[in-house]
Amino acid sequence: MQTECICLGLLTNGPKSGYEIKQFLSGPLNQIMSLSFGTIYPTLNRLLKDELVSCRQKAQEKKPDKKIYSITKKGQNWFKKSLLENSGEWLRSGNYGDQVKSEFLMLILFSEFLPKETTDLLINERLLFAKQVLALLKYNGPVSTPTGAKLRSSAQGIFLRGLMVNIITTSIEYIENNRNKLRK
Amino acid sequence: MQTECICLGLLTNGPKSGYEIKQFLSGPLNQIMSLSFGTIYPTLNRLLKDELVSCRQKAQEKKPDKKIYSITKKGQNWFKKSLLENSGEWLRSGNYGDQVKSEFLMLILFSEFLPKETTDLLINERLLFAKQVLALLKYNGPVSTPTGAKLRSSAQGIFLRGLMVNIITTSIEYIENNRNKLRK
DNA sequence: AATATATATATCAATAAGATATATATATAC
DNA sequence: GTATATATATATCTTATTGATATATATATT
Repeated sequence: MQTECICLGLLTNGPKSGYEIKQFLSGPLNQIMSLSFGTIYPTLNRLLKDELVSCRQKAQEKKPDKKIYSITKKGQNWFKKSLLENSGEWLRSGNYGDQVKSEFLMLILFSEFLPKETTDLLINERLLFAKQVLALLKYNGPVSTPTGAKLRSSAQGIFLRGLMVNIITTSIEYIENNRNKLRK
Repeated sequence: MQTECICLGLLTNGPKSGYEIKQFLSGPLNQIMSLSFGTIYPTLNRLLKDELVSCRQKAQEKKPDKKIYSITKKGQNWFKKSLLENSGEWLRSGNYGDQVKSEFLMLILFSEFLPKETTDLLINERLLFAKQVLALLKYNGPVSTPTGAKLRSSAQGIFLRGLMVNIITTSIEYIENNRNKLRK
């Protein structure tokens, strides 16, 4: 999926700064997509140049100015068209349709070259981390942003959060039940 | 994980060409790691320059020559050292410890902007594709390469394949049971 | 008082992907 | 029977992306 499409899609849910897009992609959605600042800012500039978004500068006291981007009518049309035209390509764009790079699982593959205690420690840390992510996904307390709220209450958001919870829960259980087989 | 480490790790299981490394990362292991030719070939050249691998040219009739790379003693030491020193970093290198970019799931997030029939069709295709990947993972027929055989019979390979089967099975079941909630 | 973290944007070097070029053989489709 | 697609094999080049760094300031923590 083009970065343009992701930024525009997030902007359909209300105007945002580049920083806020990054923040949003660092929350629960980070499980399925991430972008760096070095990608987000140039993309927003490109979208602005093509008039797919508009920008208003918002002065903030004692903080750097915020550049709030809004999707334009032209941007909405472009986004919908792009979504429809390219959807077929995005089904199997790598691996199980997704681009996955799991350094942890490669480490497990190569674990015969690590001391058993190191592997054991790594698995413990991984399980701990996975449980933290799970807690974040299951969290139902207050959210501050409209995009956060959307992920909380929309049919799509509930579906995606449920899927992520299922996948991570399954992984944790599998690792806990089968890690002993790595230690023979 | 550095590309160097991945290539060296795969070479611990026997000499390989760049093409064979790519092939291997396009099989079941593609679920957790992938590399492009544009990354593999320069990496092998770098490893050769640093004497972490050696190379012997193998002439083939009616096909381009194969360059078979073998890990050297120096390479083995470097690999083990690197694995041990960097393992901590590779636990949480993005998302649920993994770098995941799922264009399909972003499409689901934005599916309110797609015709319901299109979303439905996309989910059908995705499920079909997921089941194909599952069949590949469960396949127990003959394998031709030693690395393929390792993934089949080693404790690590069995563990990883089992994990992937579990994750994909869970995903398929979740999508089949909850897709109706997207259509309201 | 010093350090870390959060808000905010921007750029740059290093890395990696994806596309393309080259060459040839075989299999498949029309 | 000819055209096209696929497989084997390496290599390079452009473009995209990451990760690090720079800048500036406020607040929270040690």
